[in-house]
Parts: sequence; C-alpha cells; structure tokens
Amino acid sequence: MPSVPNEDDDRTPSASPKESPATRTLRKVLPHMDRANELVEQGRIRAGSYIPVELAQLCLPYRDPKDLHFWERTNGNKKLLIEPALLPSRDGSIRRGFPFGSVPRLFLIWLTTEIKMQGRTDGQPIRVELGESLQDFMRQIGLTTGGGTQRRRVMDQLNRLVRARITILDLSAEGGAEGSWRDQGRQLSVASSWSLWHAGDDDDGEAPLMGSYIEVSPEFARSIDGAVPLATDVLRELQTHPMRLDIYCWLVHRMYRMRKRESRVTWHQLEEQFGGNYSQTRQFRAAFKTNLLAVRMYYPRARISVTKDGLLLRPSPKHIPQRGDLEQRGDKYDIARDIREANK
DNA sequence: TCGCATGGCAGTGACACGCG
DNA sequence: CGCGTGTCACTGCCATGCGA
Repeated sequence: MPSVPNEDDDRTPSASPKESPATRTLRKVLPHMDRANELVEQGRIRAGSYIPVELAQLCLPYRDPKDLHFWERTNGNKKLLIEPALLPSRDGSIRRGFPFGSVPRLFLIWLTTEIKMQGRTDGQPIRVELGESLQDFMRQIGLTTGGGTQRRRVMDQLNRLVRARITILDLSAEGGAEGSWRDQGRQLSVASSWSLWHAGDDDDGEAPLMGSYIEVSPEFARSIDGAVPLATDVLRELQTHPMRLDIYCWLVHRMYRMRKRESRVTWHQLEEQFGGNYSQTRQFRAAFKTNLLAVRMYYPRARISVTKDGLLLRPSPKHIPQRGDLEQRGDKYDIARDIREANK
C-alpha cells in the first residue's frame, strides 16, 4: 500500500491540522474513487467469487475477542455463534483463539468459490487443496505477498477458522405453552477434517502448504447453494477493511434478493449485525457511514439512503450484471451525494 | 442526545537484516 | 536467492471526555 508522505512531522496527533468531518470522510474514501470508477467503466464488476448466504448476512469478529467464551452477531431472526478454536502448539499445549479480521473472511470466500468451481453435487466429501504453496494460496485470496509475518498470520487464522465451532441459530422459532420454547439451529463449521502443514515444521522452509488440504463439512458444502456472487476485483480493493468486506457482501446480497418495494434497516439492527464493540451507537454510526461510502463507490447503482433512523434500501440493479441485464459501464459515482449523506 | 477532538491499542505493511 | 525475524510507521477500531 503506498503511504502518503506528510509535509510536517505529524507523528504527534495533536500537531495535525483541523479537519472538518466532511474532509475526514473524504480523506478516508477518496483513494477508492478512481479505482472504483475504473472497475465499473471497464466492466470488471463480474462474478469471480462467492460467499454463502448466511455469511453474507452475519459477521466474524474484526479484532481478536481474546478471552470471550463465544462470539455472537444477530441479523433479524438469525444469530451467528462462534466458539473459539482449540489450537495445538508444537509443544503439545493447547490455546484458544477466534478467527478474526480480513484473512478468514477472504478464505471463506475463496473456499466457497473453490467448491463452486468443483461443481460437486454427488454428496461425497469435498476435499479442497490449499495450493502449491502459501504464497500461491495468498495470491488466490487476494492477499499481497509479504514476508514471514504475513504467512504466519494467514496460517494462524486458517487454523482458527478451520477449528472454530460455528453455529447458526434460528430465533424465529415460536414459543410454546407454559413458557416452553423450541431451540432451532444448525452447525456451519467449515471442515470435517483437515491436514495443514505449519510453516515452522518445514525442514527446508519451502512450500509450507504443499499437501495441505481441507475436507469440507457437509453442512458448509450445503450452505453454498445459492451463494452470493461477488466481484473479485472489488474484494481485492476492500481486503484490508473487514467492515467494508462485510458491508459489501451484505449489500450485494440484500440487493440480490430484494423483492419488496423498499426496506428499512435501523441503526440498532445494523449495530447488532456489523458493530464491533462500540460503547455508543453514534460511534458505530460514524464508522459505518464512512465504510458504506467506500463500498458504494464499487456499487454505484445501489439505491440506498442513509436516514436518521438507519438505512432505506430500494430495489436496485444487481451488482453483478447477469445475462440480459443492461451493461453497467458508464455509471459514474456521485461522490457529492454520498458525502452529504454520510455527514447527515 | 449528539457531534467532535483526542488518544490508546492492536493489526497490518514495508523494509532491513541474517541465515542457509 | 528465498525465507524467517524483528522493527517501525501507518491505519482502523474503539474509548473517554467535553461542549452544543
């Protein structure tokens, strides 16, 4: 990522010049505008990746939840529950860890896409090879190749994701008489078995993922029916922002499935779905608006308005044009309109 | 109640260096 | 030459506190 040189020595935050909210929002999202317009202009918004519907609606942690016993997110009558992975160390000790950040999100998308490409529907176990090497794999999921730090992080997050217990609860189950109630849900854990080489265990330090594979759990394999199509080029642009990845997947899915004339989502609902652990709703609101602004640059035809109460969604052309849809080219992004809305 | 300023913490990327 | 490791700067998420 190119870093913008600063004229003054601004390592001391107090020395930074005063910025209006609009300027700050602009500074955060403007780098995306040219790139977004380029992708739309060149017709490069096309399906190349997929994500299961449940995971487009519910979010993994942005940061390490550390010692939490479980992680939960709610969207309408669906709840995502993640129990931490139990991670073996070389010395035989076990530690707990949640998958978090961009890596597991991108990996889930990559995995879903791989399964879809295999096109298997015979119900037999699906085995996904993780690539010739870790670098190869990282290129596939759009992570820039870096040094050993990056590779270790990816391996760590893969282990966390593969071993974590993921459950989708259905909260719509009606209550019975005398206070009785029904609990309904299903497992969505990623793998039923796996074989992962750890970089540190390699004798020569080469090709740490050679021979690594994941056998996809039947539940996860089933979840890719009707998976949401995403544009790989957009994912690459948003990859360093987990919240933007979540908003992008959710927005594409909502517009993909939208049947009603309009749909409203309150700030409370958005916070339950996307919010990290903000202590105040207004803090979440500010962060969400900025990130939504960045995402909308890649989906300029999404008819979405930010209101005092939340979001107002209207039926929109699909993000990924399908056969028969009109070409998206030529749709320029109206940044002025969205800056106004983001600062409402 | 809300917007805003400020700052801490943690994750991430770039880079230099050492090693085989 | 490729990989691992450590360091530093940058960035995003989030908290605290103040004033309108």
